[in-house]
Amino acid sequence: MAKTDVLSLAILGMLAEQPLHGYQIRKRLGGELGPFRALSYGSLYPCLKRMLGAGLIAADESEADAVRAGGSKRSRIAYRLTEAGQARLADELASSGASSWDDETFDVRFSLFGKTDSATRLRILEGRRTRLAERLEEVAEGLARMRDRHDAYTAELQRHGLERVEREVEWLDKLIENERSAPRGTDHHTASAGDNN
Amino acid sequence: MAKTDVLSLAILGMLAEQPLHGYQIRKRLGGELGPFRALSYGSLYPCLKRMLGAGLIAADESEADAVRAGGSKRSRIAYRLTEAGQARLADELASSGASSWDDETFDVRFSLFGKTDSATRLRILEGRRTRLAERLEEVAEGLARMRDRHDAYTAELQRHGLERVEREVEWLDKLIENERSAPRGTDHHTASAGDNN
DNA sequence: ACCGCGATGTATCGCGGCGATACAACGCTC
DNA sequence: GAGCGTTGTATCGCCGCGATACATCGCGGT
Repeated sequence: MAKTDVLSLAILGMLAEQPLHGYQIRKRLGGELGPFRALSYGSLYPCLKRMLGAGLIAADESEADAVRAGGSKRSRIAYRLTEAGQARLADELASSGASSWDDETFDVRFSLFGKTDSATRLRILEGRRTRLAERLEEVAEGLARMRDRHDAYTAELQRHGLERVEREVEWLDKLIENERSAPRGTDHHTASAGDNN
Repeated sequence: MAKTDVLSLAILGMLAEQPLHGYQIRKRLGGELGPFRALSYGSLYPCLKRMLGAGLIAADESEADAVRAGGSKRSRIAYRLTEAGQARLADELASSGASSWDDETFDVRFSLFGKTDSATRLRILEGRRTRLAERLEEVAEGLARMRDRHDAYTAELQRHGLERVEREVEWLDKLIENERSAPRGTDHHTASAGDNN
């Protein structure tokens, strides 16, 4: 069973809206997921190649002008989901295993909540919450154990890290609450009015 | 001019206190920097090898029992700083360039503030603050621009990311204030009472 | 007395992400 | 019409990571 990595998932979700060029994929991912999760070409193109090989996406070559004398042709490649790709995306969106709330995965998964049904959303949010709560205890314990045979700055770093995770848990609590009280279904058509860049 | 990567820097700082085995280095780094910045063997040993090659550290082979019949000898390798390593560490600790407040570097750099003089600490904290403030504007701008031709969940993710960065800035402000009002010098001898594990 | 199991300890392999870099053509302004 | 920023595709080397293998030590259980 071929596993879908985070990067592929993000691309899958992105291409579900509309076909895009590699360049556009990169730019959008940089914009939507914030300055976090910037995507380098060194990851993008190999990943697209992998996905092509797996048959998840297809490449529509366009703008292929006649080959000039010894010249090249300004090739632009629009990638779109194949049916296999749509199926894989649907599969992935319906899943709510432990991998859904890993540090690296969660953000991307969350950004696709618009295409995810309410029950799955809730499971993922709760899983993430539990994971962070565990981490919370670990850090708190470690912080208590290091009490004062240690550098003040190191301790402060720990304390701050702890606070960060606490905020994260609060955020999740808010989201969970919200999800419970208003479990609206997957809303399609939320995105992509005619914006091109 | 050989550049010192973050990992090497962390190890340099760690070995400045006392010689350690690879295993111990990993465990400590996992504990001190929190569950963040966990260090895998796949990074550690190659890095140690690089540092050995660069002459920054030396390996003290110990517990080398007589080779039993066809047996191996339970080798344990204690790494310690060479003079070149100490010099490099001092160099690095005195520097306060832009690389000091990068995302990947800052935490490690901060954890070594106990060995850094007050002026340098302040420069780094301010540099970091500026960097985050820039990011703050970028995200805020991006968030405003995506106003409501976009998925609600994606927007929420952005909003939360923004909040996280804001908290980070507040934290830095607090630290800067503190540093300005009480610029105590580098305090040595803060760490390492007889704790062994 | 022995067994097993978890902690200590060193080491490598393949995968994949990243920064840098190269190349090319487009469109805009001065 | 020269320059320059943007769009666009692609690769290379470095290195971090998870998994894995191996070996020994020390402890508690039966």
